[in-house]
Amino acid sequence: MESNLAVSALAALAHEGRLAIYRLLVVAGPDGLTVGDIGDKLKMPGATLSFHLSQLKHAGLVAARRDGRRLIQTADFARINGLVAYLTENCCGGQACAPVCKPATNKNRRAPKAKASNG
Amino acid sequence: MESNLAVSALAALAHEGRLAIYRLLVVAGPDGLTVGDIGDKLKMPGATLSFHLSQLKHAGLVAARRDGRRLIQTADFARINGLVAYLTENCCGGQACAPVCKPATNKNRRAPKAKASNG
DNA sequence: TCCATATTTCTAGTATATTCGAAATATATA
DNA sequence: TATATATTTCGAATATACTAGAAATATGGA
Repeated sequence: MESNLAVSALAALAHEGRLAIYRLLVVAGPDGLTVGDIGDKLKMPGATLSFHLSQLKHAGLVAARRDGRRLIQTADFARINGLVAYLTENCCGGQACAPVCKPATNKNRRAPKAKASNG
Repeated sequence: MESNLAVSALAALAHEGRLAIYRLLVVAGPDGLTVGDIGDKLKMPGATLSFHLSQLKHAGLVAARRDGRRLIQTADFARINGLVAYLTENCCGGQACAPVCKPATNKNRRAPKAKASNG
């Protein structure tokens, strides 16, 4: 991932309304949600929602497919994975370190403390 | 993590210069870098760098400790871990899904394709 | 074709972020 | 105290983003 792609993804998520939209789509998974569904859940005016969806699409975080009159929006998980990888790239100079590098496992932590905070 | 904390972390990273600063600190790990080190590496004027560091600190992504005249800046890995968890929370409604949920392992992928892109 | 539903584009008023030189502050050492 | 180094704060010019009503576009069905 290049810097400007990462910046545009981060900027797209750096807004309360868009973050809420994105998180709804993450939970919805591959089935997605229509624009109307999202508007209902978030009580957001159509024009505002459309503007924010276009920002998320432009950043590659959301994709849409048509289903009749409706447009079904889905989160693009590849992009968020790439973003997280970019943010944590070569963490601590490449040494084995705390779970920022390996978020899913409890292996290879440096210290057996309750809260993980070092890198 | 609450929405406004996540938004402030994302907004802090959503700038080319600040993202570059943050990524330098991720690589530097717990040893950190001084403000001067960062300015030299990124060729950024002191006032501009100070402004951006304050944004990153305000968002909880960077911390500083004093070492004589110098201030050593470090990335706060707990915050980025929390942010990633917030972004991917309850992904796909909680079902086992692609590696956005479990980025460190190759287990529990839905399909054995080369590129992971579904959630 | 005509109408209803779903969504986007237009528009303009309002608010917030970025930049960096100059001056101020903090610390160390003689 | 005087001086040098390290970093932050001030200030003002400049640029960009947000909001949402109204109008326009796209699709499906009678």
